[in-house]
Amino acid sequence: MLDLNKEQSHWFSNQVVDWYHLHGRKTLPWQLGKTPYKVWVSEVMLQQTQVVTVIPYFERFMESFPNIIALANADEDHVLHHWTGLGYYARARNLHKTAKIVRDKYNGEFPQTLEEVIALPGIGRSTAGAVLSLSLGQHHPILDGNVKRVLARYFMIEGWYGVKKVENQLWHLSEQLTPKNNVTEFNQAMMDLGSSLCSRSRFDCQACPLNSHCGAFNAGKVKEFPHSKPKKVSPKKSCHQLIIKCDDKVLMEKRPSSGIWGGLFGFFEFNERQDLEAFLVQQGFKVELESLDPFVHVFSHFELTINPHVLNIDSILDVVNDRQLVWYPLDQSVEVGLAAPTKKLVKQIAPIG
DNA sequence: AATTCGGGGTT
DNA sequence: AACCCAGAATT
Repeated sequence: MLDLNKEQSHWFSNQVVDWYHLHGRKTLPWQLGKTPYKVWVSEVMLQQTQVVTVIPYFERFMESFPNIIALANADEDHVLHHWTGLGYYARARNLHKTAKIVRDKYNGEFPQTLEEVIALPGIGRSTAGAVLSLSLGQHHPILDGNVKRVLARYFMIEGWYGVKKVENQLWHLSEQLTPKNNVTEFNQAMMDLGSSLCSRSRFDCQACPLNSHCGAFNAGKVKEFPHSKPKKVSPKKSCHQLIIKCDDKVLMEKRPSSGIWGGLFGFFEFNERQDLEAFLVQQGFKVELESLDPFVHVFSHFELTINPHVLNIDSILDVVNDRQLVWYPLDQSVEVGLAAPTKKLVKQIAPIG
């Protein structure tokens, strides 16, 4: 493990904090009237998601759920509705779970020790440190993608940080560098640095307050750090989706909370077309399908080809199913969560206008 | 320790 | 088309 002396770490944190006062971000929506609730919601939305994408979601979310009690008392489907298109839907389910825990166990007050915060669903060490340091000034290190990149370059850390040993090294560095004073500014500045001057490809080392001691910069190897994830071919999968349509409504079911698109509403899904047809027969429908063009939906870890099939029926009938069903009107939004491809199909089927 | 969770933006 | 992004939970 790389141990730093006090002089080194003081210089580093002073440079970063000074830079923050000149160039750091101070007026993001979750930085105005800062509370643990706002910072927590923003941190969760920002997990694996960029700031510009999050901003409109955050503002809509705060409008509907202005405080943690309002969030705790909301329906899960209503929460997921606000997450539609944001991805990683487990984040929304965990957010809702945590709100209920805070309401019931902590009397509506967000807990203020690192251990208690980490124990909440959807909050790991970095998010817990961020919430407590950014909203309350507590002395905790963080380690998000931005901080990892800055540190990996500055110290020329070898290896991909998906590997535990590399991640532990980075945590150790972040612990040593995080100052006792001005921790809020320091942590915010590290993220701002990472997303601006020290971004993955558009870095600007000339403007960086750390360039004089940055290993990668001085070795002319900025582009090589951090080492990227070893790439592998993503597996291809396919499925068939059944869109039962009656007038201007389509039938959807709530998906199980575990697995892909957990808790969202979607069309009936089958691995094979045969399975879909067997379902129709079992339900007493004729197999008269209008098959739409297949399309590919890309995930981070596999590619899914979706084969959509429309079944037009005359009157709304009960379909045997264990799950919660909804007749979704094509011409208006319903307050449930939809996955991106589901939303796309709704738009495609809806009458133009 | 490795895998599983998405979708939008950038290059 | 490939890569990246304010990670955490699960196995």
